[in-house]
Amino acid sequence: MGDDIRRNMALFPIGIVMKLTDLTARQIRYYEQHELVIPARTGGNQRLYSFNDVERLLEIKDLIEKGVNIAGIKQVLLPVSKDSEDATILNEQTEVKRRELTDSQLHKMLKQQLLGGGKRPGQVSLIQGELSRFFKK
DNA sequence: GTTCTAACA
DNA sequence: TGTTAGTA
Repeated sequence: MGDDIRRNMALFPIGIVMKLTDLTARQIRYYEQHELVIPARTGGNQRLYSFNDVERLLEIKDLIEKGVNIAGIKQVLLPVSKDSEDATILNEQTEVKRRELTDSQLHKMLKQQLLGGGKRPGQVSLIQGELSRFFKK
C-alpha cells in the first residue's frame, strides 16, 4: 500500500478542513486536544492536515451526530492497548481474562457498527446498553 | 486575510 | 461549543 505516504501527507490548513468536514475550527482543535487527530505543523505553528486526518475527522463527526461523546469516541478510535487485545497476562484469573477478551471483541463490534454507516433499529440497543460498560471504567 | 492560544459571556 | 482578544 504505497498510497499511504500520499494519504498521510499534511497538505491543507484548518480553513480547508473546516469546509471539507463542516466542523468549526474550535471543534477541530478541541478534538486534537483529546488526541483524536494529530495534524502536522508548519514552521509557523500552523496546523496541516492530511487526507487521513480529514477522514478521521469525518468519522468523529459521524460519531458525534450519533450521540457519542468524546470519551466514547476515544474508546472507538484510539489504538487498543496491547493488554486488552491479547488478554493473556500471567497471574490474572481466568475469569478476568475471559472478560477482557470479551471486551476486546465487543470493542471491534462497536467500532464496526458505529463507523459502518448502518442505522438499523436493532443495533441501537447495543449502543445504548452494552456501550455503557466501556465508558464507565 | 488566516490561524494560533487562551479565556470567558 | 461559541466567540473574542492579541499575535504571528
